Amino acid sequence: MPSATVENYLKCILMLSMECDHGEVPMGLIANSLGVTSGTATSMMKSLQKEKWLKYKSRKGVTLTSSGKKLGMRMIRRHRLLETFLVETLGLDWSEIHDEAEVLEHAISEKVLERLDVFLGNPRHDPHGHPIPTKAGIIRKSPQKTLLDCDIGKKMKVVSIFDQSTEFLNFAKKKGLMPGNMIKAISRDNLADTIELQIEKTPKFSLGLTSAEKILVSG
Amino acid sequence: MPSATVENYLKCILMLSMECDHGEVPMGLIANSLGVTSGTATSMMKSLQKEKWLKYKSRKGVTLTSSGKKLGMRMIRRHRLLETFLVETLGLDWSEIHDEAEVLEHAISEKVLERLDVFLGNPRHDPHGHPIPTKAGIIRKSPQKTLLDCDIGKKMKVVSIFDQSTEFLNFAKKKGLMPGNMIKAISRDNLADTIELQIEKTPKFSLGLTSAEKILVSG
DNA sequence: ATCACAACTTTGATTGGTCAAAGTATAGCG
DNA sequence: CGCTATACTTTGACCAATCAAAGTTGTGAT
Repeated sequence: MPSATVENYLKCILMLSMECDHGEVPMGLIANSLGVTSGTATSMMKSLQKEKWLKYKSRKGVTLTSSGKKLGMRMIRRHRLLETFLVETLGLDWSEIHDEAEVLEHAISEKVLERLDVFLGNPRHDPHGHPIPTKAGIIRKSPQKTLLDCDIGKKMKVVSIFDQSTEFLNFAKKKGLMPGNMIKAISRDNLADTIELQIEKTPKFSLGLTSAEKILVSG
Repeated sequence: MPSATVENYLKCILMLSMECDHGEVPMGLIANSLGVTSGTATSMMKSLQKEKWLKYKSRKGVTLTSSGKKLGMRMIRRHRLLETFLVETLGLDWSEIHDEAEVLEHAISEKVLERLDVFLGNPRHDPHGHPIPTKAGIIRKSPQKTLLDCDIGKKMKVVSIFDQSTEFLNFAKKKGLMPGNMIKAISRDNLADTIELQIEKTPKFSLGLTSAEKILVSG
């Protein structure tokens, strides 16, 4: 059975390969997002390759094999189901669940996970609005865009927030940018690189485009 | 923070010191019940002593310090609350929860644990009938004896089963020896070393004294 | 009082995961 | 084309946890 470390590397590589697809995921991104030195990442890649989780091309990067992808997906499923449980059942705060799930995802068995899934009513999205992969490792996605390329003046629903940091999550929460909420884009200022938003009847406010990019919306 | 390994050693030593109190817990028992070689146990004891979890006397054995006891108790609390959750909430089988809890107990945070405790309604006993230590590390105990020294002919309630093996637990379950059930000791045969039991209206059966010793009863 | 054996300790080696620091390849500028 | 800066790899070291095998001690039986 793969160690927690292996599980983490694989989940991380899968997420990187999904969000910024360059075919191969470069070492730098991996080392960086796991907080290890690049040497550590390199040597880890070699052993992950030896165990057939991925294909490693020196100075190019890394691509997951199908078993690598499968395990990565399994980890994302675990993570998101656990986050859902922590919020829905135990009432933990939106911003504190990530770190908890990060540990639990390596400890929970397949059996307990599937029971949890049933107990929670087979949820399709975690509390951040991210889709929960199926048991078979498939992400069911609904057509989504970010606040960057949304229509001005139309009402839409917040689907998810693509940021893990407590700081940003708390900010988003305070502003009402939470999955499920309806929001309206009032105007976009391409010179100032901001977008002006209104949520229900609360005051308008604006968001920089780097932040706007993290907010997924639908409708 | 103590590693999962440290947590395991401490929990194990605490349990050994409770069930067979000789003041000092000998190396052999520890190595044996953790399934490591005696050399490993010895070297671990030295480092646990260095970190003030216990006092180690060469060729004598080991006694926990108060912080050692506290951590040990915390692990038992975690384990038993998790077992309760796995049975009560997720409906896992009586016999499969031990191994699951054994892993999860090292991954769950204090915060999540306390939420779980509330969610479960502050249970006092796990599904095996073992008492769950309080947050402060105190075991509330009710007066109990084993089937070894129970009264013949009197009805009593099964309180807990002191065996972790799936095999024995399944056997006990099949026979109806489960916490909460009422049983009656029909007779004891001191020559054959057996005790004859009847549960509700099912057929009588007998139990060897080594097995009888594992069944705690009350009343 | 001696001696054998069981219980324990020591020693030396291994594995997985990590870092720091030194070495190397390559993309792209001049 | 050659050079430099950046991205990557190599090397050597370390730590926690483990084992096997060799060495030591203490207890109890004779």
